[in-house]
Amino acid sequence: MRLTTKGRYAVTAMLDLAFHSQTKPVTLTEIAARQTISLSYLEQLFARLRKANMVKGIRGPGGGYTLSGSADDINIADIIAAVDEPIDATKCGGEANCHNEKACLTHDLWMGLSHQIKDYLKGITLGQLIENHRLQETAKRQEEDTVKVIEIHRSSELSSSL
Amino acid sequence: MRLTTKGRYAVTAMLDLAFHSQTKPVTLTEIAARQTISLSYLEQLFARLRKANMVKGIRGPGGGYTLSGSADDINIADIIAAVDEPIDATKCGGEANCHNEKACLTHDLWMGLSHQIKDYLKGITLGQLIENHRLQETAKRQEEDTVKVIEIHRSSELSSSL
DNA sequence: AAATAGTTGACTATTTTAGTTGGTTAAGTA
DNA sequence: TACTTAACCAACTAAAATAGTCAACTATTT
Repeated sequence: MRLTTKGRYAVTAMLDLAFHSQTKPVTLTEIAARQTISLSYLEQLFARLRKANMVKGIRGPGGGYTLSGSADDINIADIIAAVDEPIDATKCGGEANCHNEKACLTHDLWMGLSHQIKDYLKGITLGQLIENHRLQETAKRQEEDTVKVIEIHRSSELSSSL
Repeated sequence: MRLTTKGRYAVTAMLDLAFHSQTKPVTLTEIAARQTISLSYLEQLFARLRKANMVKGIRGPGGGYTLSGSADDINIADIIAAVDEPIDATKCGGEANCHNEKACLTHDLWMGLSHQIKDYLKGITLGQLIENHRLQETAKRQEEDTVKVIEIHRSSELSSSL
């Protein structure tokens, strides 16, 4: 599981799509403008996302892209895996008994870690990220409201003390 | 938090070091041979690891590298952060109110995710990885032993049934 | 003094990332 | 039917990151 800017672009674009394609398809031109990613790079990324069956392309006027399924069913690991081709980090080609035992020991350790990370990202969906964000926003707004209430309270104290 | 082959090299090399520097310093030449990484590339990586105070270099014959501290105190996130310079993915430079609100929304979401991943990797130490591996090896060996016992049991059943 | 091994810096090749150009094809709309 | 929109496609280019090379120098041990 690699984690590069390419993957970030893909996840960002997918988040944008999840946000805006609720009512109608979203064009890549819109996403390109909002996320400041070049249109043609988005095209490349979405070609892969489409092949991975994560998005659906609708041609013609009023067309664009929508998610293939629910935002709750699309996880981060799959998005990243879809855009960057899986370069197998094995070196010993997955053979259980490559002659260089010591290399394979640490290689084994890395694979274990890599697997852990992948599982972790598999557990996070677009829907979850959006929901988390919404909750945080709400919490922040309530906090702000509380501050305002205190301020009002104070100003009323002040005015009453006049 | 980026996760590239460079980071993998660094983690792999550090794991190798944690394994072999128990008794004496380990030379980069040894690590290069075991992990099939070029010596000079390792030098570049270890220059950064040393600056980040994660390893100690000992010059002269019998010299090499050792971990600065315990393998239990060195986490994966720090190793990766040490080798790849932190390109800030913000674009809006961390300003809370960049005019492109929509871009910042998804940007915000990505940063949240990125933070989660970093925290996750901060929780994993070299010591843990090695210990995990040791346990799995033991478990595998015991499983093999169990299989053998069953086989012996079966063969004795077989012989007793004769 | 000689050998070992880290330290440093400049330089090069390869690969990946990101973007560009210039098309075609499918689907709506006038 | 002609026009427009926007997906789809492929070849090419520029820039950056990755990986490796080379050569000189310094500290330490034998």
